[in-house]
Amino acid sequence: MEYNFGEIEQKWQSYWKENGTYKTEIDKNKPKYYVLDMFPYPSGAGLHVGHPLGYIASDIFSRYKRLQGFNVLHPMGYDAYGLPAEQYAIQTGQHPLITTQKNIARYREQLDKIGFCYDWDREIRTCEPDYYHWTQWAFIQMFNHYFDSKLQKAQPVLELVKSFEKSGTENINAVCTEELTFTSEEWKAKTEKEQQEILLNYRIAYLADLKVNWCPALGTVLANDEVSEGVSIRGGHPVEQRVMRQWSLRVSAYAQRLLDGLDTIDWTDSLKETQKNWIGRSEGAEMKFQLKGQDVEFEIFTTRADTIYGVTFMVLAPESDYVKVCTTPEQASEVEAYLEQVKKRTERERISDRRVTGVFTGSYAINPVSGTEIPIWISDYVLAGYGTGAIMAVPAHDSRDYAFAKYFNLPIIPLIEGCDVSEESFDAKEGIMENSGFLNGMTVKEAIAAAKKYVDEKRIGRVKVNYRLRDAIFSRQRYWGEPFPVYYKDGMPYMLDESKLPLQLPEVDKFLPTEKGEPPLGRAKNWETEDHFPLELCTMPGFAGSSAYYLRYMDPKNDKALVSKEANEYWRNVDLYIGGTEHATGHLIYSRFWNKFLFDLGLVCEEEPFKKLINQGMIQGRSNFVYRIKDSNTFVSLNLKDQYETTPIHVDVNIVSNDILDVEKFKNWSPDYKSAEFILEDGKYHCGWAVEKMSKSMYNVVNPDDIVERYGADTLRLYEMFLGPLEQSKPWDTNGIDGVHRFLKRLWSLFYKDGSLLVNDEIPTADELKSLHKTIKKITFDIENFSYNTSVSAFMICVNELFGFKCSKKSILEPLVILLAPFAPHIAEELYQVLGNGTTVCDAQFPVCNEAYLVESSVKYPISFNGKVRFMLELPADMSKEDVEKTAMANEQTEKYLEGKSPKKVIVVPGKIVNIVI
RNA sequence: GCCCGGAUGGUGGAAUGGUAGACACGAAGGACUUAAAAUCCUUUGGCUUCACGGCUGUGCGGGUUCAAGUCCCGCUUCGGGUACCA
Repeated sequence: MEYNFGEIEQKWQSYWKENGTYKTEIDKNKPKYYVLDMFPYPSGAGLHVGHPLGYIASDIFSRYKRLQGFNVLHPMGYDAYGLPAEQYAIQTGQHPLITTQKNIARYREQLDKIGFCYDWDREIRTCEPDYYHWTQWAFIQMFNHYFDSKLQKAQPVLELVKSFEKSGTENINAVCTEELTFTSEEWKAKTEKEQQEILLNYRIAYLADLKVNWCPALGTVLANDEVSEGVSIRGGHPVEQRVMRQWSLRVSAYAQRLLDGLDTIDWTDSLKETQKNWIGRSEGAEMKFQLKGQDVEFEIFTTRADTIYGVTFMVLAPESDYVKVCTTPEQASEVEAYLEQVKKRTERERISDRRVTGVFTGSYAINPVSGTEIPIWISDYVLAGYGTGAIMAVPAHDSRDYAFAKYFNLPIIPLIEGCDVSEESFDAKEGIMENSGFLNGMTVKEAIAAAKKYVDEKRIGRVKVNYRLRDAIFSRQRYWGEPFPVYYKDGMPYMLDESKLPLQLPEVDKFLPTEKGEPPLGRAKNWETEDHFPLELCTMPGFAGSSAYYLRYMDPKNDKALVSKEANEYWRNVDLYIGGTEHATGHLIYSRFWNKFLFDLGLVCEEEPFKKLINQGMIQGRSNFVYRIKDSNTFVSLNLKDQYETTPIHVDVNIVSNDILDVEKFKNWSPDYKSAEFILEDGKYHCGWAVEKMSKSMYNVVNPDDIVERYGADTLRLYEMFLGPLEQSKPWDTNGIDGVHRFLKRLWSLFYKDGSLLVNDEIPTADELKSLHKTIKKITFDIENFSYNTSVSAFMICVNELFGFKCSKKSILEPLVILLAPFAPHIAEELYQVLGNGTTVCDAQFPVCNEAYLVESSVKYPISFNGKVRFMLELPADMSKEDVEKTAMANEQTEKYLEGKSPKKVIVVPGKIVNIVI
């Protein structure tokens, strides 16, 4: 019997489906293990060979855990809302739901062919009402809670209202957008509308006027992590700053907890570092500066309070509220012009063009420590959104201030002994202070502490911690997203009653904004409550649906709650999460925030959603080139191309094999090449190659379906793992795949030869047992360490050895097949059955290494001289150190290498090596 | 600029401080075959030698060590993240 992978794979995929092999239920008699893949956005292009990499890795781990007796939850679903389907809808009129369903069907078909052990009964799609019901529900909870900075957790807004009624803003610790002060009487005197407006200032989901990233091409706002270098990550469209009334989530309130939580989870250091930087905690001081001649104070934030004596000017962000106060009539027109100029610049221009710009307001401030007068400037290098939107400039010790001072000819006062600030600022926090009054003689470190203490004691400011992390803008002016469970009464937002959920996405005639410029939902008929209050027109962003999906998999059909207490307490959180690095500052921050919020409400039992996280590397493309001789239709082979003037042209990698072009296929590839001529080397056309991104335009996309068709899913799975370390990026090159395919065929040949079954019940030899148990040990270690490339090698070594032994013994082959089952489940099932088992290999027990079989009776010692290995000496494994040394020294070859000299030292590492130092 | 990763044969890669290049691809040679495919066997870092062998070799320059691809210091270079965050 031949290894007919096509037949075998179909057989077992049907078996798994019919027998519900991967159906998972709560089983309190077994320990749980939750393995999760980052669910995909189903794009129209389908899967290429890079996508399943992480899925295969997690599938191997899931199957391994199951074989070890764990009850494994391994679900899959779709991040179904997204811009591409909507852009397509705008162009073609096709409803995004249709596109999405079609793409999902295609994805599913492709995924099924690879033989994953997903429990598809738990599938979720973020665009389905049963699912987004709970996205809307969570939003309502966020609206109804505020963050208490003292308790460091979410609390009901009702409690806050009680507190306002009792004692106004006194004694409250609510994190807010803007500090407010009022008494209980003042609160009670306010209208309903005024009270609601005030409460928005505290809610975790709140509506506020914000400076947002507006993307005109997409017609929507974007979150910070959806913008990079001034353009949208999806589509690369320019983004500009705009003030708009938008829903936001007070993620920033959780900054400290998001930071602290990183210490409790098993993620890579680089990913933790990225999140730390994104959260951007900085300790400093907020200080008050008096405006000269007016009874106005304003606050700045600095981490270098020690440099207060070197402040030679102040800078306000163009958007700062202080701009109006500070601008004198004489400067008014100049300031006006500057603000206009700043407004016109897009974010991209601002980032790419680092020219120093700014304008003097005409006013001066008083240094609260030294009492000197300093000019107040406006410049867009100060950001409105960070700190207080105003800074004290210390040009001697801050490079940005330095550039500004040089440009506008402002004074620069050095504060550290011996520092040279004639060419550049001295930013390092080291040295001894000078020109700094009471701080003179201190080290910078001491001075920072002393200055903070001084600021605190003299009440000219306070010690303050700032975070770079901003609140997440949650409104999108788009159609294809979750509708907000929000209606408006008297211009104020109110939540729908939970019984009205899910609020379903309505139909619209076109997926474009209305004539009035409202979002597409403005086109929906009867988009209002039963009492005719208008509903919110924006929809939620992409990250809404992905922020709690891992919880829903635990209990996907529950119509009473996001997840039942029972399911949550059993499955708890994700033990292993595998996905790409691109989600480091988006999804992985938002879902941690979302989970912490639900944790505060007592709805989930674990504070961190993802215990261990692994980032699989990117699979890059490997492109092939042909070389066309200029102004001709003749193509010259790689090594002859330098004799001509040529243009390299991308050629479809699927018509190239081992860099040799299939000339006939090439001619049929495009009508232009029908009459192409070739200059060959030894009868072949050799192509050039390069590692590039895998993309259609490079003609280097490899489709997993094609690989499965040609080699089978097991070969694909093994080869993806064999390519290299999981976390490393590496190019896909189909050429090497024959190696793993041969391995499977060779494994098969241990079972069958010329159609007859070879398997027997003979007693295994010591060598065979050693080969098997060595492999068990290696595979177990490698799986635990996600070193799957070396596992595949270990399997190859084992099968090569058994092949050498002509071993077809059941007692060796059966454990081997179980060992291989996580990697190549189809062939493992088939061979497991061939061995006489009536159940699925998934329910077998993972073999355990017996060290007794690995004990060696002798060791081959490399004998080295000055570190250079000269010959080998086989000695008994239990020989003492002294005897090894004696034997080595007595060897006749040793004499030769000693060259008559006597050794200075002899190092013997038992079981390893002998080194003789001459 | 700052913060992370990398750099090993023609290629993908392996190596708890202890024989560098496991395992594979490719290539070369051979067996089987009318032939091809498939399969099997041998060789394969470079230089050198008829051969035994010798020299050299993990991006570059130093260092620690009996012993360094691996640890330390200083560079070069490629990739990723982030960027006026005061």
